[in-house]
Amino acid sequence: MPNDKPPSDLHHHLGYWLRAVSNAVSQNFARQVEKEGVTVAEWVFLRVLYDANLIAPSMLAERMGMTRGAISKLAERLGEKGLVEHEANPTDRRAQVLALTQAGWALVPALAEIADANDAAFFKMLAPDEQRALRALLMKIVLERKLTKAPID
Amino acid sequence: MPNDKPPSDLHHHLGYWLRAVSNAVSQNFARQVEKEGVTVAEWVFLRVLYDANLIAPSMLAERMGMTRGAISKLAERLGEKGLVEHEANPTDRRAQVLALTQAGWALVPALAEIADANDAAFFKMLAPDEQRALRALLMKIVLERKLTKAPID
DNA sequence: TGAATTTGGTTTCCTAGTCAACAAGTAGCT
DNA sequence: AGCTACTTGTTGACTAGGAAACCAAATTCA
Repeated sequence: MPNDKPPSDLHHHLGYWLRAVSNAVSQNFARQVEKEGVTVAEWVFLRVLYDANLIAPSMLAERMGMTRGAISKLAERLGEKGLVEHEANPTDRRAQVLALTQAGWALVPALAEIADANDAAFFKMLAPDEQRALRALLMKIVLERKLTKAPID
Repeated sequence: MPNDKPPSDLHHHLGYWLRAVSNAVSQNFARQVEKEGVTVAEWVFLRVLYDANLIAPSMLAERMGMTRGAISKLAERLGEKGLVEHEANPTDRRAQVLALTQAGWALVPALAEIADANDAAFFKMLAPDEQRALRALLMKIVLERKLTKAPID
């Protein structure tokens, strides 16, 4: 027989479009927060810490979906910027506790405004109901994966 | 007055969910194609080249949304793996032309099958109409940005 | 034609992550 | 107690990519 059917096009995959849009929005956002001297990962770090108040690096790693090593380095960078500080955990001498400094605490709301504005501007071509639909679909994927423990598909 | 309203939550941003899902699907796919000895970027490179047959590195950079420098290095890596080859462009002595080798040509269909399977498995919790809706929304964003030349939002 | 500008690709330096090895500490047995 | 196994955070080696400097070649323009 002749050669097979042609390999499926890149654009047939949802993952392709997802990556395209996600890269664009992240890149966009990165440019914005850069003005405040932080990266996207640093923003997430600060924002999580803002809610948690005190948190162990390993916990943060899990919540951010990064390795402990990455968190370790992130924390050091943010420490140098004076936004985050370590403390020893008295009950477990291996462990550390991370906390925002005064400056870190003060910066989060400003960053949040940037994040809001960026998100609104980026998705402004979608009507409110479309935005809701998109969010619902994405959340459905995340939740479903959490439930099924994200097996090796 | 007392302190302001609390900074908006990370989860309120569409960008957040987009990044979460995109990272998950890419990571998943990366693990899959790794078995064939290539990365996600390399797969895209090969797939585009498969369609183009012959293409200039700068063109590929544009289509893949990467810098020329990155393409240069990608091409070298794929060259070492014997999947891609350079040729000089006779009409413009600066320029290069990229092409798949026999091995590269043979590998693309296998990778395409992995990509198909991965995409299907990853998004299996969405009904067909939900998948269509998601794709439509993502494409709308990409197209709209292309049209408006992606201004500095 | 020759000079200035632009283009195409490579290279160097830098950043931000992963992974794996590690030291120090804790917990669980027996 | 003491041995083993796990956990915590850090470090070093490595990878992928971006930004900018760079060189050679082409193009534009006077």
